[in-house]
Parts: sequence; structure tokens; C-alpha cells
Amino acid sequence: MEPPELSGCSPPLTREPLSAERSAAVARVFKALGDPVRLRIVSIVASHAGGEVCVCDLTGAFELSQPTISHHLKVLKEVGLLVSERRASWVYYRLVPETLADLSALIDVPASA
Amino acid sequence: MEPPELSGCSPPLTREPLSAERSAAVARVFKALGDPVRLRIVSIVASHAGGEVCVCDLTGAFELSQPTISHHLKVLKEVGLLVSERRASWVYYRLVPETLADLSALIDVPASA
DNA sequence: TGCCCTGATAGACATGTGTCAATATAGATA
DNA sequence: TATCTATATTGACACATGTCTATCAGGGCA
Repeated sequence: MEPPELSGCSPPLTREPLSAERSAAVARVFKALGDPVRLRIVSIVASHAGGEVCVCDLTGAFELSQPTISHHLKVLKEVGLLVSERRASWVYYRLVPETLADLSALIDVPASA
Repeated sequence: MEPPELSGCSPPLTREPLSAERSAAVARVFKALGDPVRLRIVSIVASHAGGEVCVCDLTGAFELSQPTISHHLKVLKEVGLLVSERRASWVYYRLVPETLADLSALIDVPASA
């Protein structure tokens, strides 16, 4: 399935209600972040020096099977939070900062709300 | 269940990986936002003039049964995104801006990442 | 070619989740 | 008290999801 089109530059949800369509698109991304393992994967990838992480680094970071990690990576890729690239035998995942930034802006709350 | 303790003022996840515990706490909130109906409810409450919305306003905004809306409101309350107050026969829901702001800060991405 | 190694996919299974109809509860009002 | 309105709770059910084992596919290398 295609990554949802979040298309930044829209008012934060504290300004006006989301349409049903946009809610559905955005909710897909939040849903992907709504699993502890996936959220942690994102944080590992996002904070990693060099900006990318090999799958082999991730499988070692959790007490979960390799297919399970692979499944979570697929989910994160499908919603546009990560992208992957194969180099030789290894696959590297990188953050798509725009996706996270769009979400952040969407739920941002004016200082003294 | 108690609202997860997000305790703001922690580095964004682009700075350092989340611990398993914090991932679990934060993921609960993202999970609550990961449903289109709930996300839309939050946006309606958050953007509503006066800062609060009566349940009766929400049941009219969706083609869903009243118990279903009530269920979603409960989920949003349990993770600390909304609070409710009863006045006479009506129950009013308000946003907890800190919870949303904490999330926003957590996933914020430095400008030219 | 054949063998490893890394990662993805398929299928199974238990648990979680969104929805509804039915019912219960809280408060107002007659 | 009886009754009406507004929400919440319960229980059921179909479907989604996280996990595993087993297997497949891509790419190096002998």
C-alpha cells in the first residue's frame, strides 16, 4: 500500500477539525507509531549517527525473531516513516524526516493554549 | 488504566533511542491516535471554540452508534489526551494540551535534518 | 556451480480491537 | 416516585495484529 499523503503545510489539528479522509491518512502513521517495538525502531534509526541502520543492528536490539523485526520495518516503510536501501548483503533503513515533521506540526499546540 | 507518564522535557527521539519503558508509554498514546475516528474526535475537541465539546455534539458528527463514540472517548481519556467533566445531564470533554505537546516535541525533527 | 549469510515472505495461531444491540446509570423534571 | 434524556457499560462477534516457525530470494564468494 502506498504511503499516505500527509502533504505538510496544513493547519494543526488545534486549529480546525480534520476531514475524514485526512484523519484516515494521518491515523495510519500514528498507528504505525503505536507499537512499542516500532516506535523504538524509529528512535534507533532516527538517532543513529550516519542516519542509517543495518537490519542486523536492529535484530540484535530486541528479543524478537528476525521475521518479526522485518515485519515491523515493512509497516514503517509502508506509511512512509522509513526507506530502505540494499547494499551488498545488507539492507539499511533511513528515517524520512518529513513524515515525522509533518506529524509533529500537525499535533503542535500553541504555547499558552 | 493510568495515563502514561510522558513527562515532557526529554530529548526528541531523533537525539537518542527511547528506552523500552518509555517506548511502551508513548506508544500507548500514539496507538490511541492511530484510529481515524479518535484522531478526528481529538481534532474536533482541540479546535472547538471554548475548548470543550459535549458528547452529544460528537455523536452527531459520525455515523457511528453512541456506545462506539463513548468507547473512543474512554480510550482517549485513558491515555491522557482528553479529560471530561459532567455538568447537569451533559458530559463535556476537553483536550489536555500538554499530552499532545509532549508528543509533538518528542517527534520533532530539527529543521535541516 | 554450490554454499553461506542476510533479509523477506508465507502461513498459523492467540490475542487485541472496533463495532453494535441491549442494558445500566446519573441527573433533571414532573 | 415515575419518567425522560444523556452517557456509560456489558457482552458478542467479525476482523486486525503481533508473534512465531518454516521457507524463500538476493548477493557474495569459494
